[in-house]
Amino acid sequence: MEYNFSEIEKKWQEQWKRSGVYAVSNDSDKPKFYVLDMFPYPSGAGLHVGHPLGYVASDIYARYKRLKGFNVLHPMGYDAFGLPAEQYAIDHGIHPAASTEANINTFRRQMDNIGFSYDWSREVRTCDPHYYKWTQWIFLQLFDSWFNRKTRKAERIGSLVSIFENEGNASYEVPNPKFRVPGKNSSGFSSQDWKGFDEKTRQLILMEYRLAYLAYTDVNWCEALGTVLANDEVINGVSERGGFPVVKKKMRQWSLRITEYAERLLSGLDTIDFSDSLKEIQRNWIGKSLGAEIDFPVKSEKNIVKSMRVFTTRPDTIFGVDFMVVAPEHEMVQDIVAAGSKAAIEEYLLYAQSRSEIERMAEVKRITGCFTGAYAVNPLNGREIPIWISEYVLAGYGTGAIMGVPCGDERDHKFAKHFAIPITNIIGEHYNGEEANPTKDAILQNSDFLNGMLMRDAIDVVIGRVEELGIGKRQINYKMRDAGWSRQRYWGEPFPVIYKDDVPYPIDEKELPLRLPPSDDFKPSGTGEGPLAKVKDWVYINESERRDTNTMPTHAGAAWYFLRYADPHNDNAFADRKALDYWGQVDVYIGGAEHAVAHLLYSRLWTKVLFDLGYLSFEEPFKKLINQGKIGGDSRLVYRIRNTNTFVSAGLKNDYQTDELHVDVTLVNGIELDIEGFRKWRDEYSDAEFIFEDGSTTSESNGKDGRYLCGTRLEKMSKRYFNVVNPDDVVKKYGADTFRMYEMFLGPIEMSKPWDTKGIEGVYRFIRKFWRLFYDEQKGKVWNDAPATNAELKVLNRTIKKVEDDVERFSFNTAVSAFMVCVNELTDLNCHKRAVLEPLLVLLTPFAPHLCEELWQRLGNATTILDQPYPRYDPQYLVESSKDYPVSINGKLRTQINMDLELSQPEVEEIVLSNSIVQKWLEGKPPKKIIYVKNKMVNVVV
RNA sequence: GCCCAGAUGGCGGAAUUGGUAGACGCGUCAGACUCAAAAUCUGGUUUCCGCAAGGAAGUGCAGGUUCGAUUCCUGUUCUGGGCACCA
Repeated sequence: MEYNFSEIEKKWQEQWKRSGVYAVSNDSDKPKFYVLDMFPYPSGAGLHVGHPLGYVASDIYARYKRLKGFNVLHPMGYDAFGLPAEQYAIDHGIHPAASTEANINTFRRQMDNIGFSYDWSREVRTCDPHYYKWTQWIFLQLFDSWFNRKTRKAERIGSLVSIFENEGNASYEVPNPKFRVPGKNSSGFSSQDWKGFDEKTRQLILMEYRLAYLAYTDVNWCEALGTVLANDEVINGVSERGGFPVVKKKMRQWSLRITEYAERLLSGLDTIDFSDSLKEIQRNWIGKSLGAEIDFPVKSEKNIVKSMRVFTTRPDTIFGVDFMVVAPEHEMVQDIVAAGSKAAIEEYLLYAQSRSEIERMAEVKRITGCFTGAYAVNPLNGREIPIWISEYVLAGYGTGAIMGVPCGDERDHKFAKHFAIPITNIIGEHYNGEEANPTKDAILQNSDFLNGMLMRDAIDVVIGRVEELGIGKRQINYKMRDAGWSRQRYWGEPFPVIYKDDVPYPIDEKELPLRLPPSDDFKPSGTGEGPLAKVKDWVYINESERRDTNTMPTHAGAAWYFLRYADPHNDNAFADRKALDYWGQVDVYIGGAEHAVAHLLYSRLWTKVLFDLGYLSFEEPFKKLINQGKIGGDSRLVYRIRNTNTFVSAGLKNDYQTDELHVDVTLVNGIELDIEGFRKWRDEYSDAEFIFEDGSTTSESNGKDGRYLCGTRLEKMSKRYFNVVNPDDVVKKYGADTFRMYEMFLGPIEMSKPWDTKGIEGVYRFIRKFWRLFYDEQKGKVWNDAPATNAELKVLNRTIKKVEDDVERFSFNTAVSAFMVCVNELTDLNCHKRAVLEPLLVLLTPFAPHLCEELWQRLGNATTILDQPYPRYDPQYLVESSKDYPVSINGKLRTQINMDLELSQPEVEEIVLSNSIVQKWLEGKPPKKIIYVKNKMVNVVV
């Protein structure tokens, strides 16, 4: 009876589909468990073997938890809006809806091949109007909310309106002012003022507070893609997708006020189980810095500006300030420029404007700047210092102005050296005159009342003094910016608003979803408007009302999909509250680290806002996150002698001048090239000649086979390197169960590793060896009902414990190893007993579900194995550790040494001695002192 | 430049709390079966010395703590990832 995986797997996949065994109920007495994969973007290329790595891991864990008696939610869906489908449409004229649908079908077929236990009845697609109805709805909740800094949570905009009506905005400052109230030179207004404002002014003011808001902002404009990109979609000044240049451009864009949540996003990290490196990435992105804002009085010719405010994290260095630098875009620049410096400043401003993002990034170390002719006064010692402008100060961070302390800050130091500004030393010998020293551990000198104080202690002293004098305050800044939320794209969620008199108003909830209008013209307009601008009868509702021509970024649909799975078909709410409360947080979330910043932060933000508004009972979406590593490609290379069609084996390639070419990995067995396959691969190679590793050649070998060896290289799995391994092929050759186990066996789930097809044979052998515990090729059925021996029970129980421990800590590779050890040992013991095999089947089910179902049925069980209780191990079979130390039990040395050691502590059962100690003992030097630890281990002092 | 993670046989990787380093698998070598090959099975496989029993060295490098260190500490090199004028 042979192991016929294709028959078995087909049978059970059909059976599972027919009976719907993986559908899960929202109503159960069992405890819940929520295991989630990051849903895929259904790209045209289909899955390669790297994609299912996380899916296999989550499937094993979900199945394991199910055996453990949990009601497990394990859904899957598609992140189906997005750029590539639209780009594909532009290039090939196929509508994104059609190509997305086709891609989804491919993905689904590939996933079904692998035997996942998803509850497909809960599938979501972000491009489905029934789904994006609620994406739009949540967007409107953000639009209708503001962040109350006093309660530190989102509240309805209505509550802000009543505050304005009663007391103006005196105690609720504008979070990030972009707009000035008419007739006011500060943003403050009274309740009287508010009542006097017209509708449009009121709306503009409220816009300054809304969590989803419109703003004229510098955006990353990518001409080639015809769209705006988020900061995380721009890498080194070019677009992440396509590598096109990106420039700054002012546009009216939707933004999410994520900066208001910076502190909660930061502190929330302490409550969730993400890897340290991932938390670190998020912390860096949020970029919290503690410091102070300090006003410096200004002396300028025009005398318009009374003072300028700087932000510093090092107020302790205030007596080391030698100059001030403001950003070229700083709004006060024109007001302080002296007549004599005007021309030079104008020239510098033009230069700064002309600099593209790429240039600035590429020339980070270049020092530029221009003196304004104005002076600032150090508020603590009255010293006059020059005010410069320079592009190294950013308008968007802090106050857009800094105090220059050359002896303590590297950039300030270079600036001072470059422009020959005299440097004040406040840290004595810690400053060598050559480079700045940013230490906080020096004793201050030349620093007035701070002299003799440790710098890190002086920080608070200066902040205290500044606050006392009313010229500044303690301040926290964040690097993180608000998230740009508009894309000039077709294939995304339309914004559910209508503009009247240029003010956006939410459309009525009853009119949701605002459907994407059909269109066949996806090319960007090039003007900054989205392709939707061309659907004129959709955009212009009437003379005074129009729609937004942008769509939301892909992140929108992905920012809340994990909530939808709780209740995916609900048309009256994004999900029923009872279902949301039942399923709660995602217990385990598995996905790639490439989503560390954007997706995870937006998901956390949306969850927090929905929590604040009372729609959820938890504010962190993901309790635990596992980042699966990438599977790299293991490329194969051949070496063609230049200008010939002769290929030389890898070992001899240095004897010739060769060109290195990638060869399809399917044409290579290990590193040995299939010569005939290669010749057939491409016409140009049909008459290729070869020089083999032993120096013989195709022409002289006369059918005697020399070996042509390929070079190897680890790189990204990609079509252009011909190193893509399709899971379908692997499943076809070895079966889904082998594929699943091998993916896990490759190494730790978090680690990136190359795919090595050769190694799968080992797992395949294991699976067949496991099968042979039940069936013999000649004898047929070999399993029996004899009682198990102690030795067999020991093997079984050790395996139960080991696998359970390993799965709990997501160490699937060692769990697979444990199975291999177990099967090897049972084979050695010639054990085919039901009493051992049955529990083992249950144990193996999460890893190899098809095989285990089949054998379970063949053992005569009428029920499915999927809901069997997970076997419990009996500790009595584990007493003797699997490690055999040169050890003693019950106080007697169990070595061959003829020597007695009566232990004085009778409760000690086991002592552990290192080899060297035993050796010394043998040489007649017994231990002097014995240290008892945990009643078990004994440390010995020789 | 700054931050984070890592470095173990020919290869992927084990070693869970400081306790026999190299589990498990690949590869390879030898053997069995076979006319032969494939498949399968058995045994060996860190390095060096030795016929063997056995001995010595050994977890990137240099130190340290400890009876004992892949594991903890200090310094250093390299690799991978993140951030990059954020004051």
